[in-house]
Amino acid sequence: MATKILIADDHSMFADGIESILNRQDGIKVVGKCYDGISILPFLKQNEVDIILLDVNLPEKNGIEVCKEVIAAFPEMKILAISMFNQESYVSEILKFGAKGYILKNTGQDELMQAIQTIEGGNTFFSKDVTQTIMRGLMNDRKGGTKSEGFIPKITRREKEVLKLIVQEFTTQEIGDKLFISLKTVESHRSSLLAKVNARNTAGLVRIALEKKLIE
Amino acid sequence: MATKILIADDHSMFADGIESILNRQDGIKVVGKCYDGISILPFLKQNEVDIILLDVNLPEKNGIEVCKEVIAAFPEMKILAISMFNQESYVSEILKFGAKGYILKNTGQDELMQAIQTIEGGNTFFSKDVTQTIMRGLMNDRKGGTKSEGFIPKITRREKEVLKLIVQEFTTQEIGDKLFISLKTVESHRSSLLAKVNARNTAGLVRIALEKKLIE
DNA sequence: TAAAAATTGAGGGTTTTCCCCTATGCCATC
DNA sequence: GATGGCATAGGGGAAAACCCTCAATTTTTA
Repeated sequence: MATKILIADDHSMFADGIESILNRQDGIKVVGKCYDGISILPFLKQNEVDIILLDVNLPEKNGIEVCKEVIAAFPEMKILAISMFNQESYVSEILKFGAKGYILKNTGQDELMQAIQTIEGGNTFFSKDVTQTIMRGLMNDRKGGTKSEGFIPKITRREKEVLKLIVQEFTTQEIGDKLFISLKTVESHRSSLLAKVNARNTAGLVRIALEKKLIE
Repeated sequence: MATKILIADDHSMFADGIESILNRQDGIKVVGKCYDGISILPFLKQNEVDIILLDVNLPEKNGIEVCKEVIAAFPEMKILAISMFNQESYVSEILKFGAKGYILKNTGQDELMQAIQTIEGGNTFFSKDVTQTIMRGLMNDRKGGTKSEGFIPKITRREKEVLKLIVQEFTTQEIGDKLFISLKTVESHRSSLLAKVNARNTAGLVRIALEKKLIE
């Protein structure tokens, strides 16, 4: 019985290439390809699939959301996340939602096959680079307050409003006008924000806000 | 006589996939794969190649530079640029340096084959999306400065260095010290950066830099 | 090789951010 | 009913960012 694989990637050239590689292998059959996030669930409801090769950066509905939904509907589904980038936030998030592995698009054929076989056996597979990234993430979690690198305390409701406006290029005065509070109050919030995310200035605040997705 | 193709892409999974597709076709032979920009010229000097499938975003030396060098050394070489992104600046630049076509990685197999055949015949091929982008680019040139929303101007080498340090929370003075240039010079670069990305302040600059990945 | 672009830098100004300190209502929880 | 977190806000000052104009040199490109 061949392992049934669904490839989900919006870059059809990539999806086709992977399909071509996999279909040459014994015991593997690519049963479908999805070019966006929304068509995956419907496909799964009508077809039998063992493993999904899921691109993390899908249009419309990204891989992380898709992963969450798929696992909710099919808890036994084996998902191998594939990404262009080795970003700690993506890796940890999609794993949290039940992906069984994470590889990068610069992974070779042999390693891809190894990943699929590993996942199929119910185990977990990470690319070497990704493993290092995860380790770094875990280290930060453990350390907590050693050098307070990577750790973010919680931002209050009002601070988040201010932060959002800062990222949108409004000045302190303009933010005050928008929120009907004084310039000084906005300054207070800015100070707290800088302290909480441990940034030296607005540049760092904005970078961290985007990196850690503190807004929206 | 089969058309000899060289694939240049740092994502080996992608390169392998394309190779697998192409080698199934009649009259096409993948004679080599390069995973970075610097190994392409040496390869061409020792092997006969008809068409290069060249990733625009290569590490070390990017596709645009590679294209320029290759055409300088082999003016008859046919280069088909392949990119993840449909960025006007990339498209127009690499075409300026002699690429014969530009397709995106979301291009299907059939279209890929069509592109290769077109290029081989000495003609030029663009993906549909790319054609539209070029048209928009031309329109913008004509109009001048309509509103240019979403347009990414090119950042110079030095500006990028400064930008990187801004995002890393260094102050203007500190950046000057690091780069051994005066505070005033750094201010000049900051001004240009703000103008180029059309930001009002550092917050916007950082946001746009991260959004548009101006700093890699 | 001439023209264009990039890099460098200055003077002199305004605006904004950042950093102290302090302080007062308003909540909720304990 | 006290403690603590949150939102509010002031004064005052230092630092940094931003703006404008100009210009010399170097590098790159056409």
